Amino acid sequence: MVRQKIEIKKIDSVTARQVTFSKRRRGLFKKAQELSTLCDADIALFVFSSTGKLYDYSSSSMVQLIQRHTQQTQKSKLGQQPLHLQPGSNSHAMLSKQLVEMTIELKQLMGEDLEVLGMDDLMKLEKVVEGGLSRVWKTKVPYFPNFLYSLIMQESELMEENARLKQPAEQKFDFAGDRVFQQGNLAESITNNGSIYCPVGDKSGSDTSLKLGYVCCILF
Amino acid sequence: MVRQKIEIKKIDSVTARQVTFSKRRRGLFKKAQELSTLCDADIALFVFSSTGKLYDYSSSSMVQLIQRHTQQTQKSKLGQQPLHLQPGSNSHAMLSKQLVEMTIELKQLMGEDLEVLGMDDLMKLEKVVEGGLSRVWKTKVPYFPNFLYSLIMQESELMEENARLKQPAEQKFDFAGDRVFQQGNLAESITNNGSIYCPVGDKSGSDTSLKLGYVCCILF
DNA sequence: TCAGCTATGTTTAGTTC
DNA sequence: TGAACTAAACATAGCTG
Repeated sequence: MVRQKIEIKKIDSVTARQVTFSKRRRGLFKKAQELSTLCDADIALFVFSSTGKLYDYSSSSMVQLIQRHTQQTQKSKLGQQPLHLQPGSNSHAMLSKQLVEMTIELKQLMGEDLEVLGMDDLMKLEKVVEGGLSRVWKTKVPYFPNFLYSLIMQESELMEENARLKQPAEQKFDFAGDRVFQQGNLAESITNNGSIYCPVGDKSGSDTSLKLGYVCCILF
Repeated sequence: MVRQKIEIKKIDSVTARQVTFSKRRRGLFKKAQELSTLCDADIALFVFSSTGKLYDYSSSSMVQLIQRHTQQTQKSKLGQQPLHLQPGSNSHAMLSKQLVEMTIELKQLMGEDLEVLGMDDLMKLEKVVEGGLSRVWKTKVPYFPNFLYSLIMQESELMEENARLKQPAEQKFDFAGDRVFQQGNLAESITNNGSIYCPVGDKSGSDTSLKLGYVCCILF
């Protein structure tokens, strides 16, 4: 039979589509490889079939190429997609899609798969994670030793607390897994907006170097 | 002249290479587009010329495709079950359940709905979020100003960098959204395991109170 | 499904303008 | 440079086993 010029639109027949996909995919990868070799170019190519299967090629390290790409484009969708349960859209496909998207966000919040993100995205993500962490800390406050809890929560007790706390500085507060240090006078550190100044270093004037994880984690 | 079959190896002539690059690149992108249309596939393609210029194509959101790619490859490496759920293989109810659970986890990671958690859970959550944050920071490192990046990545340049940094301390390093402060001598702060001591406070001995977010966020 | 097989359509190397 | 041409090389649609 005479071969026809084909129109570029989605092939209706599923089997024909699969066959064409297989053939053209191979062709595409071959071309990519040839271009890379002939012209000394770095190429990354990935193809998801309509069933979700991934085929990829990269002339060198895929991760590196992705990073390079991300750095050059800085395109981002992070923060634009409100990823909360969308009521009403209950189709199986929608649920699946949401699940996948949520998985991506979940992983990023836990610090995985970050290499695809550019600086902008990382900054946004950092903000979100920091916010979360700060709220975790805040939630922990009621579990803290009483003196601090009341200090923060009950303004009326502030003066009294201060008096009690005006003592030699050492180990005045050190809780929550050694993450918070306070050397100096806590009372002097409470600001009028509720945040806490955290003077680090001692008053002896010596060069007190602390090995720090987080130095001050009290931000409300 | 009779066209010869060409050998697939780097083209010697620079001009010929550029011409071929231009022609074949267009061809490649066209093929990618056609494959995407004909077979309903998602395709991402990026090409760096030997001069470093980026050309890219993606049939849908590049970021999403990259994320999807990263997700799938990491999964196969880890040998985990793909979270990309096949239609039909999971019941609607299962999906819903997973989605709800994931939403809860997501919210908690972002610091919402924490009041139901006890101290134990909060500590666990804190660990996870801190881990994520630390990896976010780590991922940001390559974006940092060169002096710091090379300091960390290229041991051989360490001494030279140090010399440059031995200057009056003020504003010696302060980048990435004011999150990192370094007062003192950076050179003295590099430890042999790659972490950075962060002496805060100055050498005058005065009570220098810094209002701190995180003081030291460099943790490797 | 899958692997050949062509006849044709498409790409492109080498060239000219 | 770059666009346009042309014929060879290549890819592949539709078919067959």
